[in-house]
This record gives sequence, structure tokens and C-alpha cells, in this order.
Amino acid sequence: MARSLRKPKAAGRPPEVRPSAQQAENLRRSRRDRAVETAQDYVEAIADLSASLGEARVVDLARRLGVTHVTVNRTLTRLQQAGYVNTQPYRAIFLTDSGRKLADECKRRHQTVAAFLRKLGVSEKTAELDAEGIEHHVSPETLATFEKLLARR
Amino acid sequence: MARSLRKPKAAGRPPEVRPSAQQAENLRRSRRDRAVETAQDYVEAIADLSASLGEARVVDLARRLGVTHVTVNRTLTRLQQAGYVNTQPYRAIFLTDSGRKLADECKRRHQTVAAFLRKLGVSEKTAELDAEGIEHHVSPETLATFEKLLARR
DNA sequence: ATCAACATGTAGCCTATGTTACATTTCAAA
DNA sequence: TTTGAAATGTAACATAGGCTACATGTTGAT
Repeated sequence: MARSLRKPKAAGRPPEVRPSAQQAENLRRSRRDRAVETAQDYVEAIADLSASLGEARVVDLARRLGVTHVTVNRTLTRLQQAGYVNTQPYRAIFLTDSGRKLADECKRRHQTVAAFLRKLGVSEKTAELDAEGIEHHVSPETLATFEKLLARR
Repeated sequence: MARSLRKPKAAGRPPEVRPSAQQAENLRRSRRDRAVETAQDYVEAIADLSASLGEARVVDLARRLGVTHVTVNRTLTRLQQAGYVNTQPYRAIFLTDSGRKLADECKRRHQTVAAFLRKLGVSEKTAELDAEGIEHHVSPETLATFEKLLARR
């Protein structure tokens, strides 16, 4: 009843390599994306806080992101290595040009996704909630489609 | 120029507790969701492989998910603890009732999202790619909206 | 000018998810 | 029936992202 562990020499399945490989690639990308999601959430939060409070501090970021200041600290170290932020001990956090650019892209994408969902009839709260997760997985093509549909009507 | 580290006693910002707290909660949820994303990807893959090959084996899963068999192995251990799969050493992997139910939900959600994107005019390939990442972040309300719009027209 | 309270930093621990390298088991074929 | 290649399992390591507990720095108020 159970299939053998080894596939028979010549028999085997047809070369179903493509679909599986394609899916694997999709999932791999999906995972790889996760690595940058954090960076995006951080730079976006830093940009917002800088705009509303004049500067971004560790505690504010922690509150905003829903984590402890320790997590914020460690992540900031990596973001600095990645060239997105400038930090000095006990000082406020500033975005680099690269960080600011990323933040702008993220904000725009987030707003587009949220606006699109609202336009579809999704409630304000849910749209915001879902956009938070979805925004990181929307390709340029899909984003463009959203924008086009938002412009119409 | 730099704002003080401590906020002035009474002055401070207005109780901007809500927006920030809400955002933090959204992000927290977004993160929490990640924990189950893996389970969903796995049970979905197992269901598909079982359907197409008669059973799901570790190598097939690894190929399909784009990871090594080691990662698959460890994850399966946790999925078994979570009650989604049944495994025995050197044997094929089987979904429990609970696992099958989860897989069905995921598949349905994935197909809905992909179909919705295609209907918007997104290309086949991109729709599939984006759906892979988006599906895990679509709330029941948004999914229902997608389905409603798919039914129309 | 002092100092207590708050912000920030550090040490150490945990889980999830990846990896490579190597050991063990299975089974189709010689 | 033997056997070797493929499948599976295990050991040991790395990174990302959480946490608590504790140490250190800063500064508004006294």
C-alpha cells in the first residue's frame, strides 16, 4: 500500500519538476521577503514618528511596533549595518537617504493597499489590519493594478 | 535641537495612545500569524502531494517548499505535536483530520486570492506569486469581499 | 548641583527556521 | 541475497526575532 521510498528506475512520475519548482521558488521568495519586512516596518515607523514627534526614539518605536526596547535595539543595529538608519548611543534615530526612500515606498504601498481594500467595501479597521500584512507581498504589478482601479470610478 | 530624552512632566504629547497602540496590535497580530503560516504551507503541500502522488514524502515536500529535508523533518515534528500530521520514521506523511481541514481552508483561500487578482487583470504568474504571500494575511471579512466580487460580473 | 525616574544599553535565554555534514534505513536491481 | 543509491534521520551550527533581568546614561525637577 505504501509507496516505495525509492522511485522505480525508469517508471516514476512524469517530470512534474516545473510546477513544484515554481511553487518552491514562490515560497522561497515569500520567505526571503520576510527578511526585509522587518526593515520596512521599522523605517516606516521611524519616518512616522519623526514626522509627528520631531524625532524617533527607542521607546516610541517599541510602543509603536509592539515589542520591547531590547528587540528594537538589536534590530536597529542590523538596520544600521544595512545602511537604513543612523544611530548613536542614547540619541534619537535618523533615517539615511536609503532608509527614507524605503520608508516612502512602504508608506505609499501601505496606503494604496488599505485604500483599495476600503474601496472594495472592507471596513476601515479590517482594511488597516489586513494591509499591514498584505503590503509586504504585493508586487509592483499588482500594486499598479490597485492604483489603476483606485483612480477609476 | 534634539528633543529631550524624558518627556516634560505634564506637557508631553496628547494621548496618542490609540493610534500607536492600534498599530502595535496590528503588527503584533501580523507577527503572530507567521507562526501558523508555516503550518499552513506544509499541510497544503502535503495535501497536494498526497493527491497527485498518492502520498507525501519528505523529499517531495522539501522540493516543493524549497528547503532541505532537514528543515522539513524538524517542522514535521512540530506539526505532529500540533496535531496536524501523523508521521512514522521512514514512512510517508499523513494529515490528521484537523490537518486536512486546515489544508482545505488554505487551498480555498489561496485559490480565491489568486482568482481575484487574475480577475483584476494581474498576470497569471504574478497572481500566483503574490497570492502565495498574501493569502496568509487575508481576514475572513476581506476574503468574503473577494468572493462576493468574484461571483458578480 | 543633586538625584530619581525614565531612556537606553547589555547579558543571557528561548523558539523558529535555515544550513552542512554525517549516520542510518529501505528497497530495486544485480 | 546481497548491495548501493536514494530517502530519511541526527548533530551541530547560524541568524532573526522575541523575552526578562539588570546595568548605565540623561535630564527635568527639586
